Amino acid sequence: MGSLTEENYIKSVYALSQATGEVYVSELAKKLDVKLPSVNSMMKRMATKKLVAYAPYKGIKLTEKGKKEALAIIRKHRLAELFLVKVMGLGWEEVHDIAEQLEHVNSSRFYERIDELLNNPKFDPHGEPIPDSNGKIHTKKRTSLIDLAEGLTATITAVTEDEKSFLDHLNAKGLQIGDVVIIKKRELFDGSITLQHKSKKEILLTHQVAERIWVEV
Amino acid sequence: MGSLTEENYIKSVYALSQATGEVYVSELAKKLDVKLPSVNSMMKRMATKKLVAYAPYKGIKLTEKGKKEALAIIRKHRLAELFLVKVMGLGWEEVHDIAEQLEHVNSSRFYERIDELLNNPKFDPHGEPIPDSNGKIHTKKRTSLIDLAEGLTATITAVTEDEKSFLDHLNAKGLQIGDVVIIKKRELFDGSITLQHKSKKEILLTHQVAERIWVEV
DNA sequence: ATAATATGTTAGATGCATCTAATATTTTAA
DNA sequence: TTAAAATATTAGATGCATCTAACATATTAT
Repeated sequence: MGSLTEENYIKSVYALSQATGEVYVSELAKKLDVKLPSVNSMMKRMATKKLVAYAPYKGIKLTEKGKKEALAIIRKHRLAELFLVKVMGLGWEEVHDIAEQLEHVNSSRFYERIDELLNNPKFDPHGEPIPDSNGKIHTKKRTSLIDLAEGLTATITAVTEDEKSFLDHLNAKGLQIGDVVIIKKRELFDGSITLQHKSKKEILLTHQVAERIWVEV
Repeated sequence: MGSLTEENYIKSVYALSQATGEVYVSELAKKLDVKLPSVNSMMKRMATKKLVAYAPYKGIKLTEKGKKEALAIIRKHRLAELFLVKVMGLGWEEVHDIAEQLEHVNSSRFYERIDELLNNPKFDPHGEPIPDSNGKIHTKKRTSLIDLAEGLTATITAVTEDEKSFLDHLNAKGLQIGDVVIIKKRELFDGSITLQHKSKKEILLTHQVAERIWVEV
């Protein structure tokens, strides 16, 4: 097991590499709020441990071993967030910092049990997929209604909450899985969204509701 | 906030001082599985931070500040253990190592919520009192039936479980709060205990049941 | 009361993770 | 295409937490 610091480096390299494939020392330094030489010296150490491939003045890439570790940490982070919300009843906005700490807990039993209690969830509440215990991601990120720009057309594929009250709410609005909608207006002020429905009706959804509706464009 | 290492030193000093009041470098070194000079140099550092009072060749004592930190950690440890058992359904024997990690989580919200979910518990499942959020311990350790030697007489004062099935079990055995019992025999093999009841009947309790019954001698 | 034993301290080194200051390389722009 | 700007590396230092080897103080036992 690597140190806490090492785990944070791995996680950041992974996150930054998602966009570009390669990560630069300066990006990492910024993300981790340390100076360039700290990153440089850490990369040397991590390279000898075969966690990253790293050549001077070139970009940083995770090795397979590094990627596996990154995914294990991400799995723990996302399971922890979901657990804090669903089981412990904490607010979505307050769980990130706690999950940042819980992701470093070293106990397969602990996370096995969380996974069980949550019924082997596939996505966290942001639609991000949760890697399985072998570090495999089986599905792509889901897109929520709140991720779409005005004017786009999308099909509703799923919803996060399976609580009756939430489904009742959607029914009352006349929305169902499979419906095709157009994003008419996104309100910057409160994040609410107006949809154009196939039935020609306009439907207003609050941010809170819209973020729980998954779509395909 | 101190480092993880520092927190572990504080906790160990507190635990060792419970018996004797003073702690010796060699005891600490043994408990933490480090060499004497490591303890010595850590004590110097912790003394400058006013966490311990420490004079060369004399014993180590926690300051008020140190005690407060120790109790905060112990509170978190005991709440975590109880949470892992009661809420997450883990076995009592497997939670200690996880709690050793969770006790270092820095989030008052997290522990506030655990405390709520457990209904502000006063004791952990071993009868150890849980300090309150100000680091005050209001009650002494409780004694369980399994802590008593053969021949002792004791009064039953409380039980851990308030599940109906457990209380039914005690009823069926003819035991109630307030009953006076004598420890007749402790079976080393399986930890079961035979009681002499006031009704003259002999009652056999398994270890599992006996450890949940609190007594006063 | 002194020698032997146990316990504790100092000195000096190591690895991790960080920093500042100085230097080198790469990219970009004049 | 060379100078300026941006980015990266090396050198050398610091604090934490640990170690071994050498030395110091207490305790105990003869």
